[in-house]
Amino acid sequence: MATAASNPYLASNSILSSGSIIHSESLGSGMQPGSIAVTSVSGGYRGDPKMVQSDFMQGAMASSNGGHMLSHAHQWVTSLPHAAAAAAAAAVAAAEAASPWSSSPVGMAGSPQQQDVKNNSSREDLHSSGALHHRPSHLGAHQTHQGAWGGSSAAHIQTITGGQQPSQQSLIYSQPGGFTVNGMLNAPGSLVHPSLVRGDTPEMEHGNHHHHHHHQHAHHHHQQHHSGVSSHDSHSDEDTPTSDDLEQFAKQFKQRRIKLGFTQADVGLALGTLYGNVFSQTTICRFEALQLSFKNMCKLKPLLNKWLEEADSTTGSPTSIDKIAAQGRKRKKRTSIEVSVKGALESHFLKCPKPAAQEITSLADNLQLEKEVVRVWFCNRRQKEKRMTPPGVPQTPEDVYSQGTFLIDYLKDASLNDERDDQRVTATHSLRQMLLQDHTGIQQLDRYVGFREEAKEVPSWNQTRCHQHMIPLRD
DNA sequence: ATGCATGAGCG
DNA sequence: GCTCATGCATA
Repeated sequence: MATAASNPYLASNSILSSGSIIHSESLGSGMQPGSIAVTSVSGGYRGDPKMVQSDFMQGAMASSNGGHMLSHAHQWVTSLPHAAAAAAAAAVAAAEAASPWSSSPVGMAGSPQQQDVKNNSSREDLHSSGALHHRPSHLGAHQTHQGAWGGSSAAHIQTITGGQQPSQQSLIYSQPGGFTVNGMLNAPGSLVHPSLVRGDTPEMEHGNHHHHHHHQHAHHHHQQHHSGVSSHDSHSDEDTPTSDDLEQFAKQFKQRRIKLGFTQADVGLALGTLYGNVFSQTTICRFEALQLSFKNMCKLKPLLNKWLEEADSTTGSPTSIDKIAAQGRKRKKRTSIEVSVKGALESHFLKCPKPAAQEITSLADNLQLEKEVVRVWFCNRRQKEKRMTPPGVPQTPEDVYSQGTFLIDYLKDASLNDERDDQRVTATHSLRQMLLQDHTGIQQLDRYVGFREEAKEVPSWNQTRCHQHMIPLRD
């Protein structure tokens, strides 16, 4: 079984029909503790993108995915990285799922020489996927560079709005049949009158959340406080918003969206019917959570802003609804990488965020993963580092403390020498400042121990004597 | 809410 | 082969 490495997504049509393939888990687990995850494949999806057929295949595939499983590793256990690295990776991997701060701090602190430098910034024309051309809402042109992030820190966006719309989701509609202008029917729960809603001050609810420390940005942006309306759009559409603007907007957007009773998916769809650019729930979600690049956030903001305006002004003229037909392409079944393997990947990432092709190959080989999978993993990992809200940048002092002292140490340390141009730094910067100026909670550090309990799956090797110069757990 | 994936552009 | 914007599928 381990042949898989050679070819990723072989057309397993034959297998496909025959039935499902077993998930390696069954096999793996039985065999050894460190087995790897599986990848089930669906019919050759990528050999030729064009030859794809209907897309709902996806649905079908889901159930009948024929896949080939990869074999599992076995020896990787023996080829463990250094204990420390492994431990860190483990912690990271574990934390990744639940809590933030994945590797960054650790990695950075540990190896100052990693230069991931290379900001995009070169090109700015953002047109995206070819399937649906959207008219540029370019705001592009000018956005300095993504590095602007650091803004406030306020925001645990999620806490306020809490969960999503699990069940109520579509009372609304789901078909482009009876759309109204905003591309959506009247929101069911929008009992709230727009104007009322808007009434909330831009500041909205942050009851006891101190965070939100003054944002003293030199340049501001004129907000237009007009008579009745004044809330969102804290800047003129043409301006390049500041990260604070975006943060603020995203927060408000989410709040209003929810009040109006729309789901993220609804919005995405509506944007399509309204402006021709359909977006997925994922994107809307990421927007709200500031998990997109600065540039991307800037691009989406105007669109969402328009939607918001129309949404609460139920007005509208029936817009044409030409939904873009689904995109039919086969997709490789998602490979699920086992935690332990992720740990190994993380550990490598810390050492080298951009492994050479050959390195990837050997890594893949060791981990018994397809090279492509590993390559993509690194790409995604890198991309993740570049998001506006770095996974894990604590949003409040408490969060910082909750991560244990190492974070603080790291920050102090970093303050002495850092100046990278990727966003983490920027974020780090603000974090640092925040820490420095609001160190009030540091005494409570004792209550927090950091990782450890977060680790949901402590690999055996985690027990190994690992020096914890980076994971100061004290208890 | 996120992990893994695709594809356009750009070297 | 990378970066980026995006999204299917999934936890």
